[in-house]
Amino acid sequence: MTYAQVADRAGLGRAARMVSSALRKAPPKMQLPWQRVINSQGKISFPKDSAEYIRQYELLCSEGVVFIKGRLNLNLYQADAVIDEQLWSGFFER
DNA sequence: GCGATGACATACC
DNA sequence: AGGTATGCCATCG
Repeated sequence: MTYAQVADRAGLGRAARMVSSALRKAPPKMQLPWQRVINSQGKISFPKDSAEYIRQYELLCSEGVVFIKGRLNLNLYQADAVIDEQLWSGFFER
């Protein structure tokens, strides 16, 4: 999900930034699937050169998420995505 | 109290 | 497509 979607689902309205803020201070004990939250552009919200970026990228890849030029297909992977032939065909084209 | 700062989003150009 | 501008709002110093 995107930060905005999580914020909305959590009843935070448009406070997408609060989601990232929360993830940052969340105790590791919570075992949150933080890597599954990305920005609305379908890109990882960390500087491309940061260690955190690599970390999240690796985690998602290990979960079967495919990145095309540093970006993933939101329509394909969002929590409520409906996987149909239309989406997949579009995915394979690019 | 107040301005600066984000793991953001959207609108324009 | 990619860069800039603006809105956003809890945290921080």
